[in-house]
Amino acid sequence: MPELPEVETVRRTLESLVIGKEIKDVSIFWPNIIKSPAQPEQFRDALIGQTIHGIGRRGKFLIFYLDDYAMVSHLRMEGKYALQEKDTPYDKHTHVIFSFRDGTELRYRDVRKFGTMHLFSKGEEESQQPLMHLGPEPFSKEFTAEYLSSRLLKTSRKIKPVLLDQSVVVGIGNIYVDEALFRAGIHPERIASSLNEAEIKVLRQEIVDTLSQAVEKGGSTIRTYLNSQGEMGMFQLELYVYGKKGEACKRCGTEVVKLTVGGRGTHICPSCQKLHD
DNA sequence: AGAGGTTCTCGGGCGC
DNA sequence: TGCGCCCGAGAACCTC
Repeated sequence: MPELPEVETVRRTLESLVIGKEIKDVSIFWPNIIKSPAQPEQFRDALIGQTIHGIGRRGKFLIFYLDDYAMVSHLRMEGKYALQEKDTPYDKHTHVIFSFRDGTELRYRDVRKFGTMHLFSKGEEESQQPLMHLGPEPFSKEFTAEYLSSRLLKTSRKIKPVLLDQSVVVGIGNIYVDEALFRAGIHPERIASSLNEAEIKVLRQEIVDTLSQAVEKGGSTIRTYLNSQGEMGMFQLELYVYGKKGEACKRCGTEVVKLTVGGRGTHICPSCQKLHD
C-alpha cells in the first residue's frame, strides 16, 4: 500500500484530525508493533498527557510531533490510522489505540502486523534507527542527477532493487518503481552502473514527476489503501504498467508482461523497456 | 494456494 | 586463509 504518495496523503488527511489533541491513555494489543522503548509500558507512560502538535513525514515514515517526544510510525504493507469515537466498535486487526481527552481515539489497524512505532525524545529521531540512514527526499534539492549517478555507478545491482533501497532515495516502492522505470524506458534488470548520463537524468525526472503526480491524486488505491478520512486515491487510473499484465501498453500497444526482479513482482512493456539495445 | 504494497537480518560468495 | 563488503533470500503476518 503505502509508498511516498500514500503516506503523504495520510499525513495531510490525518494531521487536521488530530492536531491539538491530548493523549489520555494508550492501549497496546500487539506489543511487537512497538519497537522502542523496549518495554511497551514505557511507550504508554511517556505518551500519556502529551499533545499532538503536528505530523511530519520522512520517506515512508510518519512522524507525530508531541510536547516532548517524536513518534515515528511505519505502515509497512497495510497499516492504517483512523480517528473514531471511543464507543465505536473495533475489530481484531486494531493493535494500538491512542485515547484522547475529548472522547475520540486514534486507532492503528494493521491486518499483517508488519507496521512499526518508535518513540524518541524530540530532536533525537533523525539520528537513530529507523530514520538514521535514509537517503534524500525525492523532492529535495539534494536529489540531483549527479547524486543519483554517484549512487548508481558504484554498484553492480540491478536498477530496480537500487531504487527500492531507501538509503539511495526515500519513498519509492514497488508500484512507483515500475512506473518510473517504464516512463524512463529503462528495463528493471539493467545493471545500475550501466546507465548513461542521459538515462539517469530522465530517470530522476520521471521519479520526481511520477511521485508528485501521485501525491496530487491522493495516491493509488490498488487493494486496500484508503487515506485517514476513508477516501480512495485516484492515481491508480494513471498507471502504465503496474498491475497491467496482459493489457496493451498505453504507449505502443505491446502486451505488458510480469516478471520477478529482486524477488518482487515486476511489470514492464518489453518493447518500451529493452534489456539490450 | 501463492502472492502481496516493506524493510530488517543473516549468510554466502567474492575480492583484496 | 581471513576479513569485509555486497548482494540476495528469507522472515515478520494475514487474507483472498
